Amino acid sequence: HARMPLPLEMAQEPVYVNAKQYQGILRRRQARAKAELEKKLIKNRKPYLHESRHRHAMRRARGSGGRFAKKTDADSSKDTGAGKGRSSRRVQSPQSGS
Amino acid sequence: HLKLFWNQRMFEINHTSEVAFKNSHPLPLAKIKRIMKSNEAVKMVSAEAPVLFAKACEIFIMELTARAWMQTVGCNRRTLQRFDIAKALQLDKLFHFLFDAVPDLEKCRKNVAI
Amino acid sequence: METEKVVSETEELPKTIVRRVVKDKLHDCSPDTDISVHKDALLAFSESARIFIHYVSATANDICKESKRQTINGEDVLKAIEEIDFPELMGPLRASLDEFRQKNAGKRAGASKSKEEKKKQKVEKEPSEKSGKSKKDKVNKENDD
DNA sequence: AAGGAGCTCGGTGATTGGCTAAGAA
DNA sequence: TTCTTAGCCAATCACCGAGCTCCTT
Repeated sequence: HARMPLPLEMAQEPVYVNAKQYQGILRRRQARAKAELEKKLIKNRKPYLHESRHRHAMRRARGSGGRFAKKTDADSSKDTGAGKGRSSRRVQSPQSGS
Repeated sequence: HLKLFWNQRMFEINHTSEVAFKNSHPLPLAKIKRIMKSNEAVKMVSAEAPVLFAKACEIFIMELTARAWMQTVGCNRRTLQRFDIAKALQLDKLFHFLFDAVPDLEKCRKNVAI
Repeated sequence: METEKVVSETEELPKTIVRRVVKDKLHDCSPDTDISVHKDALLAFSESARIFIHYVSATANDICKESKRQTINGEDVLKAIEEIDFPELMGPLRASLDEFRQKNAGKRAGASKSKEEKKKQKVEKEPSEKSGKSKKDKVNKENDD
């Protein structure tokens, strides 16, 4: 008896699992059901985990290909209308080669 | 005895060649411990346990990857999909404890490789 | 608000590391072909690993309780993995356990003397005035045979 | 004595999105 | 063929590990 049918699946179509892991599967299933009761279920997946990191990514300079670009000294100065009148712009790759 | 011998050989191989850098991407021990303790039946955890789990998870993921990859190349694809993993889990009873972790059996049945 | 924050998020393994492990293995499987990994597939890997920890640690916890102990130790984990029949894990895990124990033994031996000194200093300077924290040099002892 | 829980703290790598080739369909 | 999407970049900051102290075994 190397295979055991799982109860929930027996109604439709028996699915056989490793007998050694049978008890563990049931136990984990119970634990998950309990977690579900506690509303610990996997919530809707957020597009990002941290608001601050999201803002950081949005604020960063990007190359023309949408990639993050290296920080330039122009960016380190505060946002003032004067100075190098240039917001984030394309960073031309010296050469694209292998 | 014999096991210890091979453990030492494994250790040497992993630490002398360049695969030492390529391999070993340790998962954070604090997070592993937190996952263990999320089970309220678990009380105290020694420092050894998360270390072992970090290594075990790494190998576990590699094994699962290899079997899912079989499905990927079996369908002449170059992107490893979710149902590749589901199929790999179904085929190998080693992974049956994850039975309801990757519920994608519908797509899995349609994409029968092997 | 914050308490309602999902627990699973804090139990999630870092995607970047999981991806590195997967991609490295894929490169082993197909050295001359770059295999991409679907986002949901990566999530499945991460979830599987999390459940693997849950499952094995629950088994290890039972083994631990059987021997009337309260702390899950390395042997309990090894026994649990042996019980679910994962033979290719046993070798490397024994090795990493030995490695960890050796490293810890070395650190303990090195730290013991500095700790004793600290204890004596502490009891001595109890009536003393507060002093700046003294920078402690890190003493590391490497051992080879 | 040994060793784990639970703090704090500082250093650091995981997190992060726009564009486009790559490839699933 | 059409159209979806994974990989690519690197700077911040949340979190991890390394110290502590205190407590149980």
